[in-house]
Amino acid sequence: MIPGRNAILRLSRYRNVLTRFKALGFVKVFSDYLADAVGVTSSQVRKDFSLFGISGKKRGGYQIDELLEKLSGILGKNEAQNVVLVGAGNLGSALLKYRGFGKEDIHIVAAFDADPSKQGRLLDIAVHPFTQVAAFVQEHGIKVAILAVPAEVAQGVAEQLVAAGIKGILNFAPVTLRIPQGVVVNSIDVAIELENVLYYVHALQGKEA
Amino acid sequence: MIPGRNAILRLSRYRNVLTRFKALGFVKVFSDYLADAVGVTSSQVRKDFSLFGISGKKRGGYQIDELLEKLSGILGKNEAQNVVLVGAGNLGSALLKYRGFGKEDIHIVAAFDADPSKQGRLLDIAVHPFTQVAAFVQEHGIKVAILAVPAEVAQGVAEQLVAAGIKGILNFAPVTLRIPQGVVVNSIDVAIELENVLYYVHALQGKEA
DNA sequence: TAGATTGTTAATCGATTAACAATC
DNA sequence: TAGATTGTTAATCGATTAACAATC
Repeated sequence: MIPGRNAILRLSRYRNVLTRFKALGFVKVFSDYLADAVGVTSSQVRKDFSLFGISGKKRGGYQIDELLEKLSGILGKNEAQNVVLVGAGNLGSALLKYRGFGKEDIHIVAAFDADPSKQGRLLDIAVHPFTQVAAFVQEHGIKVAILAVPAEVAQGVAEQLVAAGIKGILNFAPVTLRIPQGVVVNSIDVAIELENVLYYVHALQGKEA
Repeated sequence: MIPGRNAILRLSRYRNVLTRFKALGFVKVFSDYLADAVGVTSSQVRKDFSLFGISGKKRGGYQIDELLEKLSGILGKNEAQNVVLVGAGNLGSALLKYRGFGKEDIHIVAAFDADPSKQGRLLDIAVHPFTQVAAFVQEHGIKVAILAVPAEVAQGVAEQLVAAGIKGILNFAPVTLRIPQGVVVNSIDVAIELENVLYYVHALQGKEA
């Protein structure tokens, strides 16, 4: 009964949507309404909730406040979560400037880059020499890193991070990282996602036009 | 027998890995070896290939050149593919500078932003006022857009793009776009992916430590 | 009460994996 | 030939959906 990755991703989406509902002044939701906002079925919503022991009222739906609290408990958003960024190139520095993380109580506390010209300070966050990453990670007990380095060095850098104690990596390099069991890797490959959109556009085009 | 999204994503990964193999001087691969490099099973590789009518030699594996050609044919990489970028903020401008697309023969031919301070020229690419996007898309027959605007305006902008003739969107805004059938949307939500890594790191931590 | 919505079970669906006959 | 690898079928697995009894 271990919930799959997609189930967890949906919980995050529910949470996002619910904060927006709350801001709009809503107090309760029905599975049906929430499902609509996230683009899934109401069965799916109820199933997901029941999987995590979240329950509502048979006739009255779910209290948004209560729901948010439970979801945040599950997703671990009640304590601040610190991560480091490795690679402060184009993508890396864009991620440093991205304000969407703070909303989730996730903070990039430091960045690292091998290139001296990238080092210094970007916004509020220091960009250190890459050689210091292991020491920093150990000293601050950081468990998660965002990896935004060139593809050719990604595997090597990832191995160093794991050796330093990193347990989770959000990887933007377009390679499959070979990483020991027990370390979590999520990869985002922008080029492949775009390629995928193009594929389906062409495929549908051919079919319907 | 319509192959799913994940199957197509895997084709792209095979293709990426194969170009690297080729650069290394390899001429043929076995399903086993390719599987390893991409992190799937060899059954999966053979299944994917057979699904798209790609075949090898019973004892001699697959010719890399032939394979690459077939994959490129399927993924539509034999003609240049032009896309526009909407939203030239942090993430948007990082994407403009990203060189990973060119490798796949995908080109961002123009960018658009409502903020005059973002307009002008970034690298080789012009950043136009957002109001011009519809005309541009129509004139150049652009079918795919990368959407990197703030969450609050994403839905509205997406609707305008669809009205202008866009058939595919790679969406970076952290919202579920409600879009008419026949338009392809892939969403990349960086915060949710990071949240997901944190979730599993905490979950495994609790279990094993 | 009648009506609506949850929570859960069972059915369906699709995707992945295993296995093995064909064959190079 | 013997051995190895493909291509495909069947088995498995997991995730999604449908349906409906419980109940507010």
